[in-house]
Amino acid sequence: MKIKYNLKKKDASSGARLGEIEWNGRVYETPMFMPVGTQATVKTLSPEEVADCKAGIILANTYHLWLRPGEDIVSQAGGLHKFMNYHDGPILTDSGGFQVFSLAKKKDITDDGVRFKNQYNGDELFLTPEKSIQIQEKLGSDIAMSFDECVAWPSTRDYMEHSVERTLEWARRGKRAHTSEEQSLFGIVQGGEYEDLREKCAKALVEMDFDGYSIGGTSVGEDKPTMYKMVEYATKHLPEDKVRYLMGVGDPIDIVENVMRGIDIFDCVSPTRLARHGNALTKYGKLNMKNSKFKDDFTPVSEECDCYACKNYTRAYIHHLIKCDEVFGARLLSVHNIRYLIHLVEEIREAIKEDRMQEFRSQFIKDYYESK
RNA sequence: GCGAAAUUGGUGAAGUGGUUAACACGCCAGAUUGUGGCUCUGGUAUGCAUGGGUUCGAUCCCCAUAUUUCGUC
Repeated sequence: MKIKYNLKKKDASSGARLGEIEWNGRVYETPMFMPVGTQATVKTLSPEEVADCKAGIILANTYHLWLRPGEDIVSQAGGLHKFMNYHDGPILTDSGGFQVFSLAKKKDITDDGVRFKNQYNGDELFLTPEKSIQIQEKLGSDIAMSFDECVAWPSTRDYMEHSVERTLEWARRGKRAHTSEEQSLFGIVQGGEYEDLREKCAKALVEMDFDGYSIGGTSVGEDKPTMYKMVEYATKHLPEDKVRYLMGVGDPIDIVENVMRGIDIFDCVSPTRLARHGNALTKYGKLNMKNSKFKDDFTPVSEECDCYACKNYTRAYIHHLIKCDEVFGARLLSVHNIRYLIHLVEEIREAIKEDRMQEFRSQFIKDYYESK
């Protein structure tokens, strides 16, 4: 089902926006964080646990679900919501553009599409903007993403110029191929760190009139100041009445900084990946739960956290589980880390309501980086 | 009692008369941003059972002692 975005308020001290997304008769506030459920599951968590973290939208992946189990199976199941039993919010599907960039070792990118190999069996695959949209429509997500070219950083201006043209043409083709009345479609702004290319890309996409806009080509190895510039270059040219989604960004400080640059939605694998590797996000910085100092620490991971893990288990126990490679440890930390990021955006929303984002940012940095 | 073999870090072990004692696990740290979950990167024996000897030089050869294992009366 399509989503609708309403801008409610702007922060007086920054570019931060408070808004809401309407879906299926329910309202989800922005800025928001979307947990990632690549293969139709937020790794190690049940849908109930995801909902308990107060997640709204979750993300699933076109590329992975195309290869396994195949979009037809998901379609036969009645769509992604039914297939994975997630009904607490919209589902967004990534287009596969980033996976081509990050997973395919050898790929042949042409203006027509991308030719690469199936990572599971070596079969030759060909993904095009039309194919990506077609898959996403069958998956039955609520938000589909345009198929884009995610370019490595740094890249030459020459390459980026041509790539932006290609991403725009792909966006056009995807939009033409998109027929679903039930699914929103977002365009993706590329252009690297080149201000005029970001501007050109953003303006051209807005001209095409998408349901929402996202910013891609970040979190590909660039430094933070560069990422923030990329975001500024793009958001400057996006319409106020449409939602903005910064793809793949989820370092806590990056969420704070980019909210202030006008971003409404974030997604990131980091809370769940960090969890599987034994790390916990807290107000006072990241904790490596594998560290031996936690072996007899019988306090919760975070005193101020209201998640299931923090309400019921100790650092010592989680340390033990992680050291023993018990999946329950990864699960508890996944719950905690997702809840941490969602709680962070809850606090951000409160700060925007009270026009104190600048102050919030200063305090956040102080707590996260300067304590302990 | 006699005979034989063995003894290398927290563990399993490789190895050589001559520069920094392999590797694995463990342990101690670090990394991780539109996710191939069980990954990656570092660090980790001042030392080769103990004491003596041979040698320019010994973890490696010899002797003694200790411990362990096996065999035998």
